Amino acid sequence: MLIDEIARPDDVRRQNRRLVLAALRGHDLLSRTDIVAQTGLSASTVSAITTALIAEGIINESRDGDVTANRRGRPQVALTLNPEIATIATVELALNLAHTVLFDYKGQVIAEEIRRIPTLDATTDDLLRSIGEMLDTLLATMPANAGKLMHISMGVQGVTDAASATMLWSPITPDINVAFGEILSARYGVSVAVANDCSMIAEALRWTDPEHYAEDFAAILLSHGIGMGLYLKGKPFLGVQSSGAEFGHMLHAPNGALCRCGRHGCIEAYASDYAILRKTAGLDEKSQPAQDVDAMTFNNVADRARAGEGVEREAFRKAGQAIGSGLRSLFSLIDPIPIALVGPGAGVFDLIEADIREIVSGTTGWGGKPDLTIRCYPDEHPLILQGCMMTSLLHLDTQLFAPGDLRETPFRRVI
Amino acid sequence: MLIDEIARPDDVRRQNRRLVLAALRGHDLLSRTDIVAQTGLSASTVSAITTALIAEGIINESRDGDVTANRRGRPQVALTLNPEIATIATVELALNLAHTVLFDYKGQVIAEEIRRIPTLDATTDDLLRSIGEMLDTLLATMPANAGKLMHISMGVQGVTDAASATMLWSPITPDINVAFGEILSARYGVSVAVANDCSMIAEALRWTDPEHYAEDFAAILLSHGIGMGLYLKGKPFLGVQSSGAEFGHMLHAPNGALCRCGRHGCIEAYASDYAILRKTAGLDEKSQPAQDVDAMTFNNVADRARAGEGVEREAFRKAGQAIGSGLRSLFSLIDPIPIALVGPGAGVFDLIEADIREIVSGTTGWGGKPDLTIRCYPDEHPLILQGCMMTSLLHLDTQLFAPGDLRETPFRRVI
DNA sequence: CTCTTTATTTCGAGGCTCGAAAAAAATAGT
DNA sequence: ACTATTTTTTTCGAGCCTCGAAATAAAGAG
Repeated sequence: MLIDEIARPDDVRRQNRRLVLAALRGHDLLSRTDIVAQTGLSASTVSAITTALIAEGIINESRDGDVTANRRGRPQVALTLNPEIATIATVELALNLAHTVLFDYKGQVIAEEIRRIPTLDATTDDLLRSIGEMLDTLLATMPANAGKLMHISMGVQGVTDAASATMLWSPITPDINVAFGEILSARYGVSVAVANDCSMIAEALRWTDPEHYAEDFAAILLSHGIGMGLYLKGKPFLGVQSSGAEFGHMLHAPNGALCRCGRHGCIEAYASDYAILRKTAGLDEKSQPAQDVDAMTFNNVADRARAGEGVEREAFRKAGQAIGSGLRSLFSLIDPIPIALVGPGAGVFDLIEADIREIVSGTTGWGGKPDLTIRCYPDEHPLILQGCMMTSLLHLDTQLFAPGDLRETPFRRVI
Repeated sequence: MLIDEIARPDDVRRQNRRLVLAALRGHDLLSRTDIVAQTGLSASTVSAITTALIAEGIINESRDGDVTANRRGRPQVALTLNPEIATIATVELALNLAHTVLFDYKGQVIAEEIRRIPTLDATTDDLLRSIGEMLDTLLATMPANAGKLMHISMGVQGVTDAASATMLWSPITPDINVAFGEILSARYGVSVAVANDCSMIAEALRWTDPEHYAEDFAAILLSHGIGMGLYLKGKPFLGVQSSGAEFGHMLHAPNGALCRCGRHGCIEAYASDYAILRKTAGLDEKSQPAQDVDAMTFNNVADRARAGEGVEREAFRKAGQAIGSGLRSLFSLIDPIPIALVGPGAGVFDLIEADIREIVSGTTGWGGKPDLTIRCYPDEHPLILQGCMMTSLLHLDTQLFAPGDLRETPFRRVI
């Protein structure tokens, strides 16, 4: 109730083990001395923890990495994560696309397959059959020294529930409440996490560019739909039930354009690719949006918008205003934070930037810093992939490779 | 950086002590056996912790409370917080109002003073002089057995920064960046917390009605301005820099009505008392809003609105729409949560409810539960007071009365 | 006045981190 | 070639912590 968790002596070891593994995740080769410096733990403790981790086969001593050659004193011996202790699988499910990859425990790619599948007409069974086939093939061709599969991480476009590892709703396929987690978990005998693709993007940014994405930032995916992954106070921010912050469905214009979610006036109904195309096609903003927009068409529209005034330029202007309006509201709730724009929409940033900035400007009326930092990443797929991989590996670090009874991670529960 | 806190063996004791104190805060009289049941700690541990707490004078055995009379076996002996171990002060600063109260460690009122002061014309020095006088008087008249002052908690209307215990901006007084915390801390030699009034309301609701306000909920204050206190995942949600989620300044209508914050189109510019009066007075929505609205006038307008159609009815309709629009966006970001409407606006809920519900309806397009729970609390002051008190006492429980080195609470840092 | 029941404390086992001391493994210097 | 120096890593004991089992305390029941 009001009383939270009770602490036990071995929680201490669990936490500090996690610290050691996190240090190793960040730096690949690290001596015990380095770990002492990074974590702040005492040398004795680091020694005890690393000894245990080596005994369990989770990390290895590596004589190759001659960290301190030609120095006086006993040389440091480098430690590294043992890539062969486990294998994880990631599955990205996006519009007409399934992408599965096998990684080792160090995060190196073992095997990979990309398949184009018509998701819009696919039933849950169709999707699961494709994913299952891909995973089976990859697992069958794994080299002999690869570790056993220990976790699957899915990033799907749509609304997901981390607790039940379920996809609640998705624009890319007709079925709802698909319990991917439960089904894959039963099939492969491992825990499965299902998360929103944008959450994964945020996760990836935090790991690849911690300089810019540390405590507080948002990754906004401008693509077929509009989603957001949010980090606040150094922790992923998830909704109460779903696992993503639905930036795209914040209200931009009451009773406005029809959104694919069935409601009116969402940001997405102005700023997504289908909204832009609907407008440039001269269709009514309340008309049913297209289910799929191909990149070529979208880019042609963008080029016409760049060429000069016209309905295309206006469409992008509206899109920028919608995004700006959402950011302005978001910034009121949580104060201004750095923004990463990801996906096709990031490729047309030149067409929407001015309107975004104009609406956001003066976000803090009382004189807080009004500067708006936006960086663009036109290709979302590598980020989603990397986010799935990182969360999956972090999950292993925390749960599977922690001694004693397992608790839940803050990020995603496991079936 | 990516590595968080390192755990030490005595962190365990600190956490479990906090658990025991939290149990006692919730129930006043509790035997050691009760504490065992509530916390899940072992009897031995509870014994060790309570023995220490008694030795330090933080809790007392109380023979009066005959919990288990006429039962077989050794009788339980009730434990209770020692009211005389500490005194805390709360200060509520609102429009033309300063309210200071002294509480003992059990949360009972020791002394109290309410003073009406013209805050709109008051300089920082004026405000501090008034608060200082009030506190000095109260402290001077304290009974002999009262504990020493150990913490001050301020709840102010406006934007605050918990980290620096500063009021960044407030509608009730002209000065900005007022370091209340620093100044009061120097004067009274105790730590001082400065928080937004709405955060305090949320805190109070969670303690007084945990049934309805547990993990996730929002308290929205509809008064002179519009603010929000938010609880997510059982933790107070604060912005990145400020200490309150500025619901009132989310964007409702781009380029819309003039808000007191200087921007246009904020929710507050439609739903606050000054917005409603501006509209019923027939003034342009871009005209400068009134600085103060007295309750009488506001109630008269409400009564005219209830009497039938007219500009008054329309003004409340607009207010409801603005609030509804904000909730719709909020619910997109964090999923629907229970709402507490607090302050004068809660007294006119009948006039705004329909419009709020209409706009919010269908918040989750994919079939999530659409029900909107709203409860009303027309008088905000007792809640603000109680919130300040609870956070202050919890602060003592966690920081001052925890053994070993002190860390920061998640909620508010201390000077 | 003894038995039963319930609450609380005591005691020992098994964790954990840490500082100090010891051991290990290299270079520097003669 | 051999010792001194330097740096890394391990070992050991002190001092925490929680917990289960056993002991003790304090009542009512018979």
